[in-house]
Amino acid sequence: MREIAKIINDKTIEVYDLQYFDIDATMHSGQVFRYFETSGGYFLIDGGEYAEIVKQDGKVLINCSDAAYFYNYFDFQTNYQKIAESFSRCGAFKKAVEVGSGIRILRADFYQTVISFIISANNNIKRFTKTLNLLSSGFGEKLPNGNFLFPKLERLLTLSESDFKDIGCGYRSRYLVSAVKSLLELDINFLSSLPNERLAKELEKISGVGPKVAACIMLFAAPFHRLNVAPVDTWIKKALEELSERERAAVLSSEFGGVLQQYIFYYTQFLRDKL
DNA sequence: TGCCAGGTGCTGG
DNA sequence: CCAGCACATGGC
Repeated sequence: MREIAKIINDKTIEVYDLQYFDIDATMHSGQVFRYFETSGGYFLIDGGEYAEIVKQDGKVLINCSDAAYFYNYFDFQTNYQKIAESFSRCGAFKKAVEVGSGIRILRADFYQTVISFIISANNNIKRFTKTLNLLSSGFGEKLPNGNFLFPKLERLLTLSESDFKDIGCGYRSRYLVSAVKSLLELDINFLSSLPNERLAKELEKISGVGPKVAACIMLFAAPFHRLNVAPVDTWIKKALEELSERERAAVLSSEFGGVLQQYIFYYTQFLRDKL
C-alpha cells in the first residue's frame, strides 16, 4: 500500500498525503478530548505522551514526545482508502463518507480512554472535556508549555469520591473510584486476546462501563482497535432510525462498522450546523 | 424553566 | 431477561 506519512526522526512525523488524513475531522470526531487548538493546528495529549500538530501547505507536521508512538496513534499502518471505498456502494452514506473519510480511528491510551468515556456518559462533550482538563491539571504532570499530561493510574488510585466530585464528575464519582481499582487488576494482554462479545463483557465489569462505553473503548483504545465495533449513542440512534434495515446492518455488522459509525457521528453531530 | 448530553446501575416484575 | 427510573451538573 501507499505510505502517507513517514517518521523523519524520533520526535517528528511528516504526513504528506492528506486525502485520508484530516486532522480537523479526526480531532472533532469525538474519539479524544484532550486537545487544544493552536494558531497553526493542535496540541494534543494522550496518556503520558504529547504532540504538536502543525498544518502546512498540503502536509501536516507532527512534533511530538515519541514519533513511533504517534505513528501508531494515528494508525498510519492502516489503509483508510480501502476502508472508505468499502462504503462507496452504500448511497445512504455518501455524504458522511465524503465528509468523514479523512478521519483516523486513533489508537488512544487505554486508561485515558476508559476514564474519559465513563465521564462522558449522560453528559455533554463541552462539559466533560472541561472535567477531563481539570482532572489533568489537578493530578497530572505539568509540561513546559503549561499543559498537563493525563494523570498516571497510580495517582488516580489515590483520589477520593469527593476529589472527583470537585472537578464535576457528579454521581459518576463513585464509579470512578471503583473503576480505577479495576484498571489496576486488568490483564490487558488477556483482554486483547478476547473476541468482541467476551471483551465487552469483561469491560462491562468495570463500574460505569456499559455497552456504549465498552464499545468506545473497544474501538478507540490502542490495545483493541476493533474497527467492526460501532458505539450506539443518542446521536447515532437518531441517525440509524433514518436508515433502512439493510443500511442499519451495514453500520452495525460491517467489517469496518465502527469507522462508518464515526463518519456518521462526525457528519451528523459536528457538521449539522454547517451544512 | 425544563430538557438534553457520545448511559449506567438498580430494582421489580 | 427487560422496562422504568434516578442520577450531578451546566448549557441552551
